[in-house]
Amino acid sequence: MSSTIKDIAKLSGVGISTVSRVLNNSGFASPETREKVMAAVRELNYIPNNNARNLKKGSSKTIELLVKSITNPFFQKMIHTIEQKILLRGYNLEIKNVNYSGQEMAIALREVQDRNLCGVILMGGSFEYTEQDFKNLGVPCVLLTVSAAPDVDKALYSSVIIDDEAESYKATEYLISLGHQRIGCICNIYGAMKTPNSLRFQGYKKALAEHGIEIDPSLISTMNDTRSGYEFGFNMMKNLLSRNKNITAIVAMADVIAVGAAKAVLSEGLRIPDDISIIGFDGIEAAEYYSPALDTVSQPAEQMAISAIDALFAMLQGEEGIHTVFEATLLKRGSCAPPGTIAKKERG
Amino acid sequence: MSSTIKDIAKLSGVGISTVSRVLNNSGFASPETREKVMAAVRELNYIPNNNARNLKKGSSKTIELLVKSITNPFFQKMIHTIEQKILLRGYNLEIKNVNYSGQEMAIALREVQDRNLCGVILMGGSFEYTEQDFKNLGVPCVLLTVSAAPDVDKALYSSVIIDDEAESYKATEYLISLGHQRIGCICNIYGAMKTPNSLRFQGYKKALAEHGIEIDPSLISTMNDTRSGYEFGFNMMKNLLSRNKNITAIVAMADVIAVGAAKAVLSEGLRIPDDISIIGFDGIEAAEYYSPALDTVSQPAEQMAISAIDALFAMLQGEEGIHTVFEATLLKRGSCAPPGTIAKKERG
DNA sequence: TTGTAAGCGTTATCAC
DNA sequence: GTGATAACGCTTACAA
Repeated sequence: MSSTIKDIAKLSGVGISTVSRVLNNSGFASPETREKVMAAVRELNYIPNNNARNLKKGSSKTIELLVKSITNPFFQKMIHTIEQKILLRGYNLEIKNVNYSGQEMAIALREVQDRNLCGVILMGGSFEYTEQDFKNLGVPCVLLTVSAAPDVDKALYSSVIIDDEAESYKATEYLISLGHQRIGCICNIYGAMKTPNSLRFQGYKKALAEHGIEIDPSLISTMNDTRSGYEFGFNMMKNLLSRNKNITAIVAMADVIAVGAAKAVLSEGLRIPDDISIIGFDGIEAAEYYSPALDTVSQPAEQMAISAIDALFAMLQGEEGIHTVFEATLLKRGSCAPPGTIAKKERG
Repeated sequence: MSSTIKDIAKLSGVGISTVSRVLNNSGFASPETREKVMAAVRELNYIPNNNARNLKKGSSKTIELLVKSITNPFFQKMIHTIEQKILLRGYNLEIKNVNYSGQEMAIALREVQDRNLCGVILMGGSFEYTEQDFKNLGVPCVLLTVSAAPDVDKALYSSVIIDDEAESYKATEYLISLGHQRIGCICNIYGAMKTPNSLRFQGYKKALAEHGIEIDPSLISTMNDTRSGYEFGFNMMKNLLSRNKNITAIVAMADVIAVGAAKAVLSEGLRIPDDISIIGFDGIEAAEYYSPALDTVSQPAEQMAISAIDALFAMLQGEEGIHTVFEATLLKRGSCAPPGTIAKKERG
């Protein structure tokens, strides 16, 4: 079907290895030979076979991005930047989706060995990767939005995260500072697994505790599920509202949850922020363009993506893992206000 | 690094080809041999090298999904189904993003030759693929949400689409039936390129013309750009509103545009549908959970994805291309109403 | 039923 | 400067 290096060697009247040298700019070749070869390449529309190349070289110039649920709009914001930066460096990017229930490390390992990947980026997942995971992998690995278990040697991997617990603490504290006491929380956590959301949940509880507000389980809507989404937020909020008539604010552990929750609030005839304040997490467009625009703890997606790529290429050049913790930004767009005040002002 | 077929042959004390046969379930092998081999495989944690396998076989069991802009939320709805169905059949899915400005067919061709793909799915793009494109490709190709140029032999490719022009006609007609006359349109079209959006634009114009409504260029906001999105919708709508005080309805050629436009409308202090009716296209969650929920022409994403996979595997078995046109559903959620009526009722 | 050996398209190590 | 030639890890006749 497609032409091989032999075909173009024959056509250009040179040896097979000369062609290879020209194509890879390795070794020497006279300008004339070079031109003859390139002419043949153009004529036959030759495309090198990467399977053969990778097999021979034992490593490809391909990086794979494993996304733990590609439907997460926040991840999308980073995909574009990641792709751009990788292509810019002459590498190739493949994207692989991993279901919420998928074993990302097992898949990563298989893919690396399968295809001689030269590096891997894991986006999403948990904070539970082990030292053995990275050793098995054998190629540079960058964790994006998550990190490894605390006892893992930091040299073995890179990570780019925000301090989920601290940021969530800040968000909750913001609501407290506005005067809220009955602050609800919608969060999806999976058993005892340490995930960004479970950390955010810790931050929420910590903020309440340190401000002397008792934690009311009836204000907390967690679900033993790693799945997030609009529908999840909507259902959880409906549930919360039916159980608590006096809830005044909600912290949603993701913007998609916040949007779903906002819809639930509005569909009950309540107003945002007049009756209920809402703050989300991540910083996705759907929350920005929502009406009202939703407050959020915005992660610096582009910078995080760039850091991840920088870390990956540093490791590719033999350096040790780099670990970056970014600061998120509390975006106040008007979906949070002191409890009751506006409502009373307008109504009364 | 990782173990090879030789290692496991040695360890299990059998020949190299026996191992291969066991692994591929081809040819015969005695149960004892089989067990010995499998034991060695487990012990060494052997993973076959796909580069070598593909190189040898000349074809992989990998299907690549090329997504023309993976940030489009509508495409996401289909990715999950596509992935599931492909894995179910024992094939592997790779996802590759193509920028708005990228040459998807050129990329597809390179990837196919590069990696011995056994099939390709193109999601998004234009209606301008040529017969030569499919011949060059040499493997089954399914177009999803787009199709090829009209003169291309239908046997060479499969396609799964909706009738964009007719559906857009219906949406526009719906607004007309509600009594609207000043119906605006937000659409991104790229030169003379035939895309889903340009077809929808045709449907809009046709509906107006056939109902005796003159087309007012000042109500149309097109942009010579293939990029879509929330921001695009927002800016175009702002622009439209500043130019037209008497516009009563808008048809947006995508839900992301509709959401952005809705935000623009609301941010001007206007109400939906009281002052402006809005209808979008596609059927994404962000429009469903918007407040108010936005009417839309909903594409049957899951069915379309399933059809695409079915078509692909039919072609893989030597059948000719299959072409399916789905019907979209006009979802009335309340963002469209007769012009002025509600507003007047409430205000007066 | 099993092993030997050729070759898939490349790259890399040599002599020339 | 250039061209044979031996791998890379695997599959698959073909031989045993």
